[in-house]
Amino acid sequence: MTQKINLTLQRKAILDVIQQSDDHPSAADIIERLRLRGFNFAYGTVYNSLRYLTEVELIRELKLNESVSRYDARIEEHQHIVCKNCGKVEEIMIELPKAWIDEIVKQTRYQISDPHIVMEGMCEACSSGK
Amino acid sequence: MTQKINLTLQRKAILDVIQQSDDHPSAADIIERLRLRGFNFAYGTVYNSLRYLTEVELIRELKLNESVSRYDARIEEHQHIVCKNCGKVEEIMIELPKAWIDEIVKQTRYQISDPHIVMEGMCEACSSGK
DNA sequence: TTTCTTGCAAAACATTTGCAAATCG
DNA sequence: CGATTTGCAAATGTTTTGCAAGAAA
Repeated sequence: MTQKINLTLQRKAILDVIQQSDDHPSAADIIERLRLRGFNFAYGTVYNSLRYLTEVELIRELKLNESVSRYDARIEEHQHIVCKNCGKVEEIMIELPKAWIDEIVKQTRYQISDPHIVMEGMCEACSSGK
Repeated sequence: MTQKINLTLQRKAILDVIQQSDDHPSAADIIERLRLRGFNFAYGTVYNSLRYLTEVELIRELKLNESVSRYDARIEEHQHIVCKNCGKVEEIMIELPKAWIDEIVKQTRYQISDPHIVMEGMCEACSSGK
């Protein structure tokens, strides 16, 4: 079921910002970066667009143990690790052990198509500092 | 550094509710269950207590890709899988592959003391239904 | 015209905070 | 007494929603 993707001016501008960010911007970050580029979209529009872009899978919504959602245009499979202390996020590009996933599927009976994992740890700076 | 744990009436009642729940109640769930037991604590108190109990590690705060925090009194290491569709949460009691964790530590330089993973999938009911 | 999208403001929701009163040691 | 905790209400911050106007098909 291939769907037609309707990229309005607003959606395209928002997608551009996310694709050109190498951190994981929140909605507020995105709005700020849009302003720098001369766009002043309504909050509602930005949130609507983010939901749309997530639905058509051009971006991924990350809930990284914070109160805000962050957005990521990297759609290849990868995971994230968040620092418990300062919140810094790193990408984990290491492939998940297939045997482990299989075991989870067998035990929980959940289907896992695109494994999406958020891991917690303590980043180098924070763990050396204390 | 062992700390003295100060369990006031309110904190104890809240801890009891969480320990006696086998789902993962949110703050609102907890307040509701407290009411059923005849307790009417202020919102602020419940949130303060939850933060305190988390700090002294009697409970764990779970951020399961939702807008609310959930709380879990099982402190043994275990992971969670959330259904993308209906939000149902299951525990994963399968041990994490040590080699994988080691690889992550090596690559990201994050210290991982108590791995805490949130996985996404589609539960049996939701995946058979569509 | 019919449908989808935007802009704006208000609403909703979870959580935090300030402060005075109560409790504990 | 001094420190901590509670209760309450107000504030905060993020996201959603209702609705009218605008754009696209």
